[in-house]
Amino acid sequence: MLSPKNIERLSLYRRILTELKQDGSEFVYSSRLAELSGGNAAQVRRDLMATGYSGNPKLGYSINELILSIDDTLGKSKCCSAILVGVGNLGKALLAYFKNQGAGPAIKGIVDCDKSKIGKKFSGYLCYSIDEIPTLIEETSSRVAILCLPKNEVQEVANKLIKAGIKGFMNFAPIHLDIPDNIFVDYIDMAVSAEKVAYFACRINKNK
Amino acid sequence: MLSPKNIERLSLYRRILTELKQDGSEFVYSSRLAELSGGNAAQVRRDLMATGYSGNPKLGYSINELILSIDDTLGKSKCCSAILVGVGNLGKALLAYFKNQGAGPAIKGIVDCDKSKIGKKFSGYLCYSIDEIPTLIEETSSRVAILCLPKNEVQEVANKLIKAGIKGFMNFAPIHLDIPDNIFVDYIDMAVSAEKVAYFACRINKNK
DNA sequence: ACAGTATTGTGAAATAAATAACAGCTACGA
DNA sequence: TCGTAGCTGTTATTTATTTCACAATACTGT
Repeated sequence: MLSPKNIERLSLYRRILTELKQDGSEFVYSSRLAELSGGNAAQVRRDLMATGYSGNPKLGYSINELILSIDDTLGKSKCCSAILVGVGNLGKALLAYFKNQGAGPAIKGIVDCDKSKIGKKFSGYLCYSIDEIPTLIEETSSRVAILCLPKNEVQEVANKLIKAGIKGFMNFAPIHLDIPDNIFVDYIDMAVSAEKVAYFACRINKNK
Repeated sequence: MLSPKNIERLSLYRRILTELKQDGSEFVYSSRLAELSGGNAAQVRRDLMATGYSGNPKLGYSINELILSIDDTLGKSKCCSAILVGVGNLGKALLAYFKNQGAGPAIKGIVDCDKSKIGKKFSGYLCYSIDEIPTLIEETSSRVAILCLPKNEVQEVANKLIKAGIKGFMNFAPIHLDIPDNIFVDYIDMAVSAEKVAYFACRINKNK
């Protein structure tokens, strides 16, 4: 029912709300949330509507209550653990990144194909082999996998992960995964992103 | 005229085409490109149309010529250099990532706020201070900046970068930048992305 | 040389997403 | 207590994007 974009924005709003709360605010207007999130006030109201929470026509939204309501909507993601596959440069950076990260799924285990890494610890996590995936996933009850493998290894590993119960991927490898369409994949393609930025940076774009 | 999404897909197609070429193929059909990119054949044809190149109704597209045509369309991004700001875990990982990366803007210099990093080398790049930004940008003729700073430092640094001539950002910091709208920003928010994946992974989504 | 066939290029239709517009509320000040 | 200003909730509109559908096309095999 909610689209990926709705979910993204709700997650974003919650982060902003949490900061506003820390700054001591109690209420916030949709227009302010729009400013802080880079969106439009009408869209903010629409997104928030989807959580079932109603604001006050004079005061705006209660920050506390709104956070709870978004929590409730996204809620199930909290109980959702992740494993990280591929402990190269990027994998290590992501481990550190998500370790200091409150929201979203927590990384519960790491895996690599490289035999030399198996049994070693990274950011406090013991690295397991590909063959141990089913055990690791069962023990951590993970449903999400973060893929930071070289592109020629990803498809095969993804297949194993799906067999072991993974339902969603963040895929940093620059390749499209051929998988059943009840599995969710978010492609994060930094080369493509960089090229896009360069393209628009290198035109004189008067407005927009 | 071309939207960010068009550009993304063109960049993606080019990568796929380059691989097909290495595998020895000479021609490719839109349907095959759609399969490999995770899209739809009509959309592929539409995107390719925008490059001005015409395929052959029986053979499909000449891989060589198509690559050249996409090169030409995205072309200006090649002559576009980038600087990376913030050499933390993520910054270092991205340095390594883009070093082995043919397409898109090449990283030409790095900058950090942390005094202890200035003057040190990372992946072969000497780290400069914030104050040296104008010089660095001029010397490298960079128009793109990759932002891997903590969120409380980003806005200020972004302002300085814009003053020094930067026209496009890849922003990994989880905050919306308040900047003129002739500056392009691509927000890469991994916490939000992770939460989105968790959300969809944790629902039994029959199809889609 | 020509019929057959599978693909391209592209207008039209469908779908999705963002924005605008405004009625209905609710706190607040007089 | 009542009028008012300014916000929310939500419908309507617009805009953007994707998909469909099919005529035009160019190679292949005979």
